Amino acid sequence: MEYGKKVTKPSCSSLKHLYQIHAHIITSGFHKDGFLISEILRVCALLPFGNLNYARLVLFRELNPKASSWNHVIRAYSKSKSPREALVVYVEMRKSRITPSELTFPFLFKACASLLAVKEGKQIQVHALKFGVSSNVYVQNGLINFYGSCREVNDARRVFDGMLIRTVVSWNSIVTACVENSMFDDSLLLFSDMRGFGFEPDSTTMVILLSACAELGNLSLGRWIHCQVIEKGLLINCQLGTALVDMYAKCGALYYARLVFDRMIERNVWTWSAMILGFAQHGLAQEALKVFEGMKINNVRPNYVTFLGVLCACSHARMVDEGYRVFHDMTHSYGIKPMMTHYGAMVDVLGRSGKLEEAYDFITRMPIDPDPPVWRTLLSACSIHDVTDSTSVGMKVRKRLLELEPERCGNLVMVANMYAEVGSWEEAANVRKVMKDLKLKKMAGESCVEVGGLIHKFFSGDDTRDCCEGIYQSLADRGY
DNA sequence: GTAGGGTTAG
Repeated sequence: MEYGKKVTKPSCSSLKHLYQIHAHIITSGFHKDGFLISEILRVCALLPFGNLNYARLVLFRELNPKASSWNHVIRAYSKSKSPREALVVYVEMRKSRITPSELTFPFLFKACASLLAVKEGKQIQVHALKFGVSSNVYVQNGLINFYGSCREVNDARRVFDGMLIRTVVSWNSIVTACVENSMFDDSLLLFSDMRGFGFEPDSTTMVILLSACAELGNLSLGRWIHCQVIEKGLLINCQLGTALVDMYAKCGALYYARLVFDRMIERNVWTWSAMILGFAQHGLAQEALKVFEGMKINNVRPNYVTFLGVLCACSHARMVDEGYRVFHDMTHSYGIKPMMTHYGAMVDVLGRSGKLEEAYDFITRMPIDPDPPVWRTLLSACSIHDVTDSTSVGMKVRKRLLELEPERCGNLVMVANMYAEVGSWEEAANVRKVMKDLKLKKMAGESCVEVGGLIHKFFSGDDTRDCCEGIYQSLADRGY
């Protein structure tokens, strides 16, 4: 069972009771009571032990279901694994000439957000207008979330700016839209506007902003938000605690991540995973593995993210056998089907340990087609361990990558380097010329780090900054 | 005489 979350296990008897009650309603002639049917549908569609298919069947067999009956089923589909069904049910609802209510639209927008269905969402926005609920605050919040998820921040902003009544949720939604679309400055401006308008940020606001700090590596801001949390006396619940652990870990402040982690009363699978990944990504493999053990002792079931962290720890610690064992356990003991990223992580485990042939074999035996990042993981291992000659793993990988993405600039650079390494200067120059003719230019990789309130941006290959010498010296002192 | 809605986690 997930830590800190009350989970009602699917129980046959509960569902059986529900069927019995439904049968009773029918036999005693109460099935014409729209409210009763709507309640049956609510329980059946939305509660953990329910049966959405059954709810849908009941709904479609009803002669004249109330709008609330439709809403319950649409809502359940909008958060299910098949959100498209929410739209299908809505179409049926319209065919039955039932007028949607202000409660129908937030669920439809949620479905469109998960589907990234911009066109459909916009059509539904027109419906909301037609049915006179477009100024409802829930409908508008739903619209902001929909546009934000579909990367249409300007539209999200337009909805937000046009709102006459806003709630904290409206502010949180627009801040989320900015953060998710990497508009961090705007998100901070909105945060300050929010308080200017007299809205108290809640723990969700803080979670959103902390995720922005984590992404930016902005430790000062993250700390300041932590102070705000304490100052406001906000309860550090599971989500907020996890966001703090994640922020500190991503900003490299593992000590503070651990401190927050240890003080949390409730931890769920995300909390443990954030801590494991934090240690793993910063090379503290043993710490990461210890936390993983702790997680198991506390009976928290690992999920796919947890295993990414554990595999990452194994690759940093060059623990090949442990890596294989973890990969095997993930599927066979925990029933988690490996995703592309897990295969990539396993390739990294093998590659970093210099087992290039084995990694190559592993990729060729994958049950799904390896994507370019998986090949690139092996390539980066090759750049450390491989000796380039015409039969090397590195050479095979490069050829494969070029077949997969012939127009990717990075691959062309790579091929040019490959020719250069084996001394085929003419061919190397040819590839460079092709790139020049096609006006292809490789974007430099960039990263940023915050020190003393200032954000420093670094571009790959740019050694011209004043501080470079000091950084290289500091790395050399640490044996890199 | 009848209830339900949103945001967050690699």
